[in-house]
Amino acid sequence: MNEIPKAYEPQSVEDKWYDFWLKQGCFTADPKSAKPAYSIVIPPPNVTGMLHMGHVLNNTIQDILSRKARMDGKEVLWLPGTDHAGIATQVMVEKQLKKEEKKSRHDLGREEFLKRVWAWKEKHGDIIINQLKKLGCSCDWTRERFTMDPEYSRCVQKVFVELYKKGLIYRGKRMVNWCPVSQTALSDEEVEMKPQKGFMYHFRVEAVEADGSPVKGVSGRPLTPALSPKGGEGEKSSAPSATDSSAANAASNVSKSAGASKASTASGPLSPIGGEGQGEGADERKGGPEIDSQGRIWLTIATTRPETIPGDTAVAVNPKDPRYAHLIGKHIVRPLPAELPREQKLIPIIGDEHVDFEFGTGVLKVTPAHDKADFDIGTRHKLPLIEVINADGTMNTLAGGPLAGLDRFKARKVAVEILTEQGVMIEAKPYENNVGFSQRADVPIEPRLSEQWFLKYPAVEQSKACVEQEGMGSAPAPGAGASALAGDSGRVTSFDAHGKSARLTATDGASVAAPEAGALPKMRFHPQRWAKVYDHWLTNIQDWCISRQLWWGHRIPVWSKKANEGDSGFTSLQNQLNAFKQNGSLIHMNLYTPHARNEGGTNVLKHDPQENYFVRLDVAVDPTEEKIISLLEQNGFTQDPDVLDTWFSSWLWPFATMGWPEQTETLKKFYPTTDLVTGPDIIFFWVARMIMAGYEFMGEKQFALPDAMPFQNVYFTGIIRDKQGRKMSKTLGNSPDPLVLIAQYGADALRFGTMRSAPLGQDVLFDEKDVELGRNFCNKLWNACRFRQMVGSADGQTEGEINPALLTSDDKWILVRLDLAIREVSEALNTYNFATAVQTLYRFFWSEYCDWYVEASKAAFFGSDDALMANKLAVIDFVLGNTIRLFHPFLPFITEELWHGMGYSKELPENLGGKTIMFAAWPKPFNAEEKEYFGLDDVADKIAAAKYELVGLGRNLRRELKLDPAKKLKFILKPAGELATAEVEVLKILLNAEAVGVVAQNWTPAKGTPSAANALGEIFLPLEGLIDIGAEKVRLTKEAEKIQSEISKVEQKLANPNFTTKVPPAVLAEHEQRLVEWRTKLAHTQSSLEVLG
RNA sequence: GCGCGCUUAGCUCAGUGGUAGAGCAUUACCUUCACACGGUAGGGGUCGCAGGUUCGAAACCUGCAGCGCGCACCA
Repeated sequence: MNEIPKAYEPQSVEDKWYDFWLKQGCFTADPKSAKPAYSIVIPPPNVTGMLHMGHVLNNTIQDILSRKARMDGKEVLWLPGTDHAGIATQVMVEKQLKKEEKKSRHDLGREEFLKRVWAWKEKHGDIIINQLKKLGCSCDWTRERFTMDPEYSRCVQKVFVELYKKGLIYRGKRMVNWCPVSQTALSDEEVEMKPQKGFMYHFRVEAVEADGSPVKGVSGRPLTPALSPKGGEGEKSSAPSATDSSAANAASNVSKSAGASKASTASGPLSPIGGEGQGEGADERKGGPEIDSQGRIWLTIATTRPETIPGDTAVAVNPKDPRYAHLIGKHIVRPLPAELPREQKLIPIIGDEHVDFEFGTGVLKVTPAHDKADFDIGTRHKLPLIEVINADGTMNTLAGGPLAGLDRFKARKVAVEILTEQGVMIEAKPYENNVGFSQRADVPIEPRLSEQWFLKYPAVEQSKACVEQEGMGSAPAPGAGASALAGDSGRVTSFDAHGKSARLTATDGASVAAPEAGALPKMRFHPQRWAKVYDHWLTNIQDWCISRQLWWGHRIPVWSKKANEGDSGFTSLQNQLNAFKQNGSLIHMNLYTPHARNEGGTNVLKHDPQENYFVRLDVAVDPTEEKIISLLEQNGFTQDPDVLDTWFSSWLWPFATMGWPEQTETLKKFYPTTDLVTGPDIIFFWVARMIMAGYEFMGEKQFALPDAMPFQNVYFTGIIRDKQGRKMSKTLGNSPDPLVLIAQYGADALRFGTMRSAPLGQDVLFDEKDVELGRNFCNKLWNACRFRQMVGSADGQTEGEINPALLTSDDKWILVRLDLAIREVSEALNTYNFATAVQTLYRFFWSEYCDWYVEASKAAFFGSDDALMANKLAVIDFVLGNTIRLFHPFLPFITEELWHGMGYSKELPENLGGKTIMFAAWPKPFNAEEKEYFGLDDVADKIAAAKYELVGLGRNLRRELKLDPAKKLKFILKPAGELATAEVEVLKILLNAEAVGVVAQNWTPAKGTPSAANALGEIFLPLEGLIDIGAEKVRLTKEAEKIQSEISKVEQKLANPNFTTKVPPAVLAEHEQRLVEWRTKLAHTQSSLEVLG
């Protein structure tokens, strides 16, 4: 390492070492290795994705864990790959197609379109992979997987057929979350509830008998006034109301009854039905039937979606609601579509407990085809379904003339206009409610009845039980210290291959401590509070809608054919298929008869006119069974057009990437994986489902592995936000491009800065300043090594063994600090406290090693004692050698460069750091023997610490006396005890002094000489005649006051008998000691004051 | 509505009962021979509020407030 540049230049270093690591196969995991295994599977980024700060955080953590594990002597597999991101990828290619060729996917056809998607994937799919490489990720790229790989697809299909065979997958007509933009069903997890500003519309409907005649013998309160239609729009007033004379009459009655209501109020109000005897609240309660001047009864309905009125097939009231109960069984006249004859608009008033009579008017319009809750009501009451909204979100012809063809939101406005024209719209109150949005397309989803595939989740109970909940077991102290104390020599060049990591030991400990160890959880979440969220979701779990109306994805491996009554030709085919089954083919058949189907709690409709067939045979079969498929297709069977939810493939990720269903060497060695690192936002999407898949497909029955769990620890990262706390988003433009940052500051700087600001369990407020700090830090590290090269031999050879006899207090001090740093960093990593680890390293290296030790060492290097100098070099090499290794997981590139540049690799065996720092042993703290050998005791440590404190006091004097900092001054030191010459030399250097004169105890300074003192001694700044005695008096008086107040505080405590009798002895001793120290300081200050006169 | 988290220096955050901390920002000074991507010294806090426990509370308990997140949801 000759000719070292003054500043670290990451660009010239990073690619070089990454290529080296790749060529040397450093990332490749060997399942045959005798080393204990450590494994992580990457959360597969979308193949369409670009690296963002979230990836940086997540993958840096995984890389830190992987690199640390290698240094711990583990055989490490970090398995990378990407997922096919069904909707995102398809949408992206569709957009491109539209832009470049002005075609839709339908113009190309399914096969051709898929070719285009694959072509896109081949061209762009490795962008994010290459970005991860830039970040330094040590993934085993020889095992890179993609969820649409042929082998992976086989796993997905096999899993589908097996679950189908088990009866866990079924096809059903259900209300699903429909995205009108991507035109596919979505799972509940893909729907995001957002508050949305809109209106709560109140409109009035007439209650009638089943034959349409007015309801008799019912009273009501007078009509409240309705909104009047906008004037001057002649064409509108003629449109709906002209076709419905009763509505027109009602409209004309509004103004009359408004007047009438005044009159009736004067003579005594007409109470709502049942209003009496219900207490005051009942009268206050809104709603209740109203009566117009002609004696007709009206009900007011509240809705946010008036455009769905044409789809209403009932109105519901709570049977316990005294205002309305008596009207159950009557009908109402549905106001839309207005053009229908009155008799076709009669829908029943039904009673249903679901209706909350506190809410709205207590009258609920029921739209079974377009609302989940209404669908359930419809099922309970066998209501007909009227679908009025198309798949693309526009209204169909059943919605009525003015609405048909309009977008649902435009239709809402028009519906309001029509109701206003009719004179039945009472009010439109601004209203905010939560609306489900499609996560991908960011548009409101439309509840829609459609036939989809659903999965009843497997292994729910096991998955629930395996995750340790807060408070279930004590969190034992991590085993970092225990296992690490077994170190051998000062220069750590060997490792002991413990079978288990400290983390594992910790969890096992918890299991053993509690009774019935076998049944207890073995998986831990970090931070653990997420376990509760996980548990809550599993407790309220709903079946998973796994089908998507897309082309890009794993096509559902079900072939089916419908047949009419009498056409019973399935029997011989079923026999043929059964023969395949007997021979071991993965196939399962289901004969489905819609009109005779037992509903069994599911909402399958009978007598659906759209299902105009008698019987259907569904055959799920592994798509590699070509014979079976061609047999089916010859018989007129067609494959289901839908594909599977992308998560239905990624939930298999931990084992499908390792060669499942074969019992591969890789699975045996690396499954279950050790750690999973991911964001809490996909705890349901991915983490929970992987755990269930693990139990279902890796459990003992299916697969003879000791444990089915896919991972032992799950670390949840925070979410990266900008410095104002906003989520990173493309639209806000607040998401920096990590590659730009890498180019500008270096990958190590980006990693360091990100990790330093990422506390456990909290969101990360990212600021480019952090990366700058990372760069500065790398530069500091670089220059500290440069200093070592400049003061030492220039041939790149490291110095020899440390001679304990020559160690100064500074040497011992830094060795103790190093020991502490090793312990703290190891412990922090074992408990996933990455920010703490980074901060400890920062403190140790910058504030301790550079600020004090390196500065102090200059005394030796600028001195003339060759032996001392050589020993100091040995200490520096020892400390730097350990420091660089401690930094390696965080800063892989610069540490590798320095490892070789400093020559630390030279004496090591090739596989233990000789070739690369990646396999150098993780530093160990000193054991008792080593501490004794080096003489690392409290005394040496305290001498150095006192020395540095005294330096601080000396510098302080200089500043407070406003002396020219550039001027070299003479100090005088009166040591409290024996003090070696070398120590005085260090003081001289650190004080930037011309000289430090040592004087005897009986020496007295000239009057007014400023001084300071601590345990090491007293230091004077003799400046005859230069001192402003008045100012010095003020300074010392102020200081004395400050000290006095501290003394009072402690004295007060010690005077309290409650304190002295109850407090632990150690605390008492510490307080007494403190008091002595303060009193000594006070005495010194006072004597200085006296000297001033 | 239920659950979770947060509230400490201007900012971002450490701090699990015993002398209130770090980094950044800021102020003053310094290009002295590793580093100005640097050094030295400083200023800056009623630890959200109110009670309680304790000899002692930033920390533990209770309540409240504000902010954020998740789940559920009423038309």
